[in-house]
Amino acid sequence: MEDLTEMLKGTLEGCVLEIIGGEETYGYAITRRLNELGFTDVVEGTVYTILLRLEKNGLVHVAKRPSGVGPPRKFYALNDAGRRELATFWAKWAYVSTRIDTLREGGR
Amino acid sequence: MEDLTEMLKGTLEGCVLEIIGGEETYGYAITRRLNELGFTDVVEGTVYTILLRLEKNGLVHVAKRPSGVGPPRKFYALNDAGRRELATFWAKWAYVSTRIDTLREGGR
DNA sequence: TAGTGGTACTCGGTAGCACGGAGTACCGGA
DNA sequence: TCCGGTACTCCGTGCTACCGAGTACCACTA
Repeated sequence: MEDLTEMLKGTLEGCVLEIIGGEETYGYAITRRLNELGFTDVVEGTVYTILLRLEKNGLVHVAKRPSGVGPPRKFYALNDAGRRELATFWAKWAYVSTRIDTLREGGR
Repeated sequence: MEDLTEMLKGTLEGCVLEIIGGEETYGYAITRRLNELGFTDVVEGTVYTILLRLEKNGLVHVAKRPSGVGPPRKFYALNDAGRRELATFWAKWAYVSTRIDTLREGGR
């Protein structure tokens, strides 16, 4: 599936929040996870910009730890604000996706 | 539901395509339809920019007709390219929405 | 020991999209 | 004659994903 970038606007950040919410993890691993999930074209640069934004907006807790197989990793975990943001993301997603499915089925 | 604008990026255009695909219609009516559907904050300016883009990209056929209750209306209908675009939109939507639902359910 | 490849993060710039606001214009009714 | 509803246009803004180049750590190997 090619060129999903416009459709991912506004949802990719939520996906990253969800992944971080599941377990404390770092940028490179998040990128791999998204690629496995089917978002094959998401590259590291994109994920890092999202992570820096989350950090700037105070939604995550950050801890730098040595890796053993490369440069140190920055591990991200959700804080309370991040969990709230994740909840509103899923609420918005449910709202939007149900309306769009309604539209596809010709409903009103 | 407030501030869905980021999540609508890339999908709102598809919604407009779907509405036009259902029946020949015009900008003001499309806005009302979207508002009824639940996208209450979508305003006319947004819909008109999408319609001009569709026209510029050669996805629609346009016909101006007098209204009787106001200025003349520009009626939009999908052409073959528009129908193809609509089909790829739904394919992308199915792809993205299923992956995101998978993510929410903690799947891999 | 120099080189390669995988891991890991940073930064500056770009393009696309939804949105806001101001402006224009047509029409009917108070 | 003004007001409100209908209907479209245009210009600028902010947010987002993306791209590319750069830096740097580590293990393995020729």
